[in-house]
Amino acid sequence: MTVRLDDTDRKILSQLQRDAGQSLDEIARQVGSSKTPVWNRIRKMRDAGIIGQQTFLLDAEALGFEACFFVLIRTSEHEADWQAAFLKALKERPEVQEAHRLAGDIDYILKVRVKNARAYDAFYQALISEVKVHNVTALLSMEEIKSTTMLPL
Amino acid sequence: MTVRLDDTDRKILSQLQRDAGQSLDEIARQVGSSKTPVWNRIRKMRDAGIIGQQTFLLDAEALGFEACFFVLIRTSEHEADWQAAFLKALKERPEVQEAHRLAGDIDYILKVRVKNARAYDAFYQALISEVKVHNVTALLSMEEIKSTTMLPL
DNA sequence: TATGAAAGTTTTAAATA
DNA sequence: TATTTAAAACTTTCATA
Repeated sequence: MTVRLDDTDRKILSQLQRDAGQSLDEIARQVGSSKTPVWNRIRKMRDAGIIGQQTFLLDAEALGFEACFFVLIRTSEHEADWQAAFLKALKERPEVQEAHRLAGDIDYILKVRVKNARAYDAFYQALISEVKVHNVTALLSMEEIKSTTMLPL
Repeated sequence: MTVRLDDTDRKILSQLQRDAGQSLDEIARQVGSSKTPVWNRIRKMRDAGIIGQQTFLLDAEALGFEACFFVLIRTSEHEADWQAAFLKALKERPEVQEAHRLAGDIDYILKVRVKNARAYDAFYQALISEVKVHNVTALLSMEEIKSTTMLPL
């Protein structure tokens, strides 16, 4: 499962992140190699799971997703059953774009993208009816200053 | 700049999000249309900026980015100059994957991905030396439960 | 919207360093 | 073992019906 990556691999990944629509020839040129070796490296990294989903990033605002909330959650429940139910709820809800379990005082943070504040409320009501949470704080985004999936390789 | 989208457009976007590597023929089949109309719709949506970057999502952990922090920032500065400098700093730093200006008590939230805690500290020191911030709280992610760029169209 | 054809791309296989 | 060459299958792109 673990693949050791060299400089060329990292350059390839960098190109794939930057523009997944480039041809192999172009990538090969950019990294100073040629088609087949690049193709073999890509396949290896794909098989190893280093390279994941190929996607187009869409403009959320233009598609009517005008509200984005960061939700801070504290819970008193720490049992396995509760946690399993909570995680399942998060994974099933498509509004939840990110969910992290945290160290410290706050237990979870979510990033939730919805059409409007009413849709957020519907999400919130559904969530707390499914699982018991102790304290929820919603931070409303006024402006997306930056949003990228790029890793600085 | 605004394009009205119909059901077929939304189905196409949905497919493009799900798998940007599919052929036009395949997308056409999935949305119940044929190559040319699908191609024309995609081009229109691309030109309108609804369809953005085509990318591969990479496995951050496998690539050694083992620490992810959500950073809550309060500032006493609300002048235009300060804000411009702050935004510039965020946009320039590749560790910052997300940055939002918030409504309410907390002014900004960042998502910061780094190799380790030391790299976070280096980021933090650099940031506060560049711009004055009143209060910073870092939330450390212990587990990425969910992470997606998909919008529920 | 459909057809089709030219140009370009991916993928595999064989040959070579 | 890794790279180059070669070639078949497939895809994109665009003109025309």
